[in-house]
Amino acid sequence: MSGKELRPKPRLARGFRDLSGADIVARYKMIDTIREVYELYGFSPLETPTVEFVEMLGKFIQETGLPEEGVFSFRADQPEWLALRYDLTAPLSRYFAMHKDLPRPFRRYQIGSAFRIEKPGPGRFREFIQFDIDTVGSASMAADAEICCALCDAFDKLRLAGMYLVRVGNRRVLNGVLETAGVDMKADDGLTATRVMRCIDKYERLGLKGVAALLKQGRKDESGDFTEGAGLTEAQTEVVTNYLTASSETRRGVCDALAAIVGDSDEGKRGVEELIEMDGFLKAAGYDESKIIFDPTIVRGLTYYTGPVFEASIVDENGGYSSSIAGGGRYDDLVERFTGQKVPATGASIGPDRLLDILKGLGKIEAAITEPVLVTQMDKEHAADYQAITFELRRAGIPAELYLGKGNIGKQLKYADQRNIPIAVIAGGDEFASGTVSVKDLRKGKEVAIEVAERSEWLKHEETQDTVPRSKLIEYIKDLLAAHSDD
RNA sequence: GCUGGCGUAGCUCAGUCCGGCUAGAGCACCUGACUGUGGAUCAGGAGGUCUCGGGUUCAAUUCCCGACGCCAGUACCA
Repeated sequence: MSGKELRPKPRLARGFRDLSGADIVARYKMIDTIREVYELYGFSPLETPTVEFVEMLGKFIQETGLPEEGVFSFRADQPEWLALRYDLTAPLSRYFAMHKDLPRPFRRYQIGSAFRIEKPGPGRFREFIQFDIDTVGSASMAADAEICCALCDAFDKLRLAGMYLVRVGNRRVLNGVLETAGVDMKADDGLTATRVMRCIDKYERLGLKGVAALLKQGRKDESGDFTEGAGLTEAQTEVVTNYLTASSETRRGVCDALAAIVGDSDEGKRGVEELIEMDGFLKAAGYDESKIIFDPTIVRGLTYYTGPVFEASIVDENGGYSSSIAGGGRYDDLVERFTGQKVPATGASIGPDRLLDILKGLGKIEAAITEPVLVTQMDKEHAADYQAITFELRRAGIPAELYLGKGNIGKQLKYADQRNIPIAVIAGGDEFASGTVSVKDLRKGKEVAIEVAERSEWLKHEETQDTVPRSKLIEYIKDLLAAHSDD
C-alpha cells in the first residue's frame, strides 16, 4: 500500500525486445533450414559464451585501458573488463587460438546473440542474432567459393530462389587499384584506406556521384550534415569510379575488366587471380551468374577483410539490391593477434532477424504455432477425470492442456478462443452419467459466428459440438485435427 | 553524435494554438443480461502524478527552460 512509488514500471532497455509465440517458431524453422544446409557441407556446431574478456574481442583501447564504445562492458568480481560479444567471429578466433589440437581446417557454424551499443532502428536492435559459418585454416579459394554456395543453398531452401544474388568483390583488387592510382594506403594509419572503403560501401545508396564527392572533399546531405571526404584527387577519384563501374555479363568478364584497371600492381593482380580461381570453383560446383556474380562495388565497411568479400541481397523488381541478408569475406589476420602465426580464414554471417522479416513479408514462412486441445473443468468432483483425460490425450501424442484457472465454462471457452485453441473437451454430469465426453470444434464455431448475428441462433448451431463415447475420444479428436490441417 | 518531429488510459489518438470546471473517444479488459457453452449485441465497471524536473501565473496537460524517452533522416558500426 505504501510502496506504490517504489514499484518499478515494467519496461525494456533501449534497443532490446521481447519475442513470443509465432515469431520464435518462425525463427526456429528458418534456423533449422539453414543448419541442415551447413551440416550438409560438413560444418559442425560450436557454442561460445556470451561474455568474453573485452581484450578477446579486440575492443580495448590501449592508452586508456578502457573498453571501446559500442560494446556492453562491465567488471564483475574481478579487475579485468568483461563484455558481451560484439560478433561471433572474434570469439571464433579466440577459440581457435586456444585449441591448438583442433583438426585443421576447422569448420564450424554458430548461431547466437551479439550485442552492440548502436542507435536502434527499424529491424535493428542492440541484441540481435547472427548465424555464422566459417572455415579457419584454409587459404584455398575453394573455401571462399563454398561459403557462397552454402549461402545460396540456404536461401534456395528458404524458397528465395531467384530473388537474391550473392555478390563478390575482392579487397586485394581494390588495394591494387588504389596503389595504381597513387593513393598511399599506409598513410595516416590507414585512415584514408578506411575512408575509401566506407565511401564505396555507400555506393548502393548514394550512387556514383555521391561516392565520387565523398572520395574527394566530402559531401553535404539534405539534413545539412557534412561528411568529411577521403581527400583523393580528381584523377585518383576517376580511377576508383572506373573500377566501380567495371562490369560484365559474366564473372570472367568482370575479371578481365578488373585486370585492365589494376595495372602493374602485384596485389591487384593477385586479387584478380583469386577471383578467377573462385569463378572456376563456382562453375565446377554448378553455380552460375544467376546466383553469384562479381561486383567491384562490394567492399564491406570492416577493415579486417583481406581477400574476397561477399554480400547477399534481395533483388527488388527494378533489379536493385534492397536489403542485405548476409555478408562475409576472407580475414587472414584475425587469429594472428593471439598466436603470432598467420592463419587464413573465411566465412559469412547471415542476419536472421532481417531475413525473417523478409521471409514474412514475402509470405515464405508460415509462423503458425500449434495450440493444444483444451480440457475444460466443469464439476469439481470430477477433477481427477479431467486430469486423466488430459494425460490420455498427451500420451496419444495430442498436445493438450487442462484449464488451470478459475471460472465457469463460458470463461474457459473464452480463454480457448483467445488462444486460438482448435478443440475444447467438455464433460459434466450428463457426460459422466452416460460414459461420454463432448468435443467442441472451436474452429468451425468461429466460421459460423461470422454469419450469425443473434445469440440465440448462434447457440442453436449444433454441428460445432459432438458427444462421443469416452472410449472413442482419442480417435475422434485425431480425425478432427486431421480435418483442420487439410484446409 | 547531428538535425527535425513527437511524449495524454494496455493500444490508437482527440483536447493544448488562445492556460480555468469532474481530461475524453475507439479498441482491449472486468461484471451482468446468459442457469452447462466462445462470437455479436446491450447495460454497467475499472483503468491517468496528461514522460520527468524546474520556471511564469491566482491557476499549467496547455506557455517557457532543461533532462529523459520515442520516431524519421544523417553519421558511426573491428
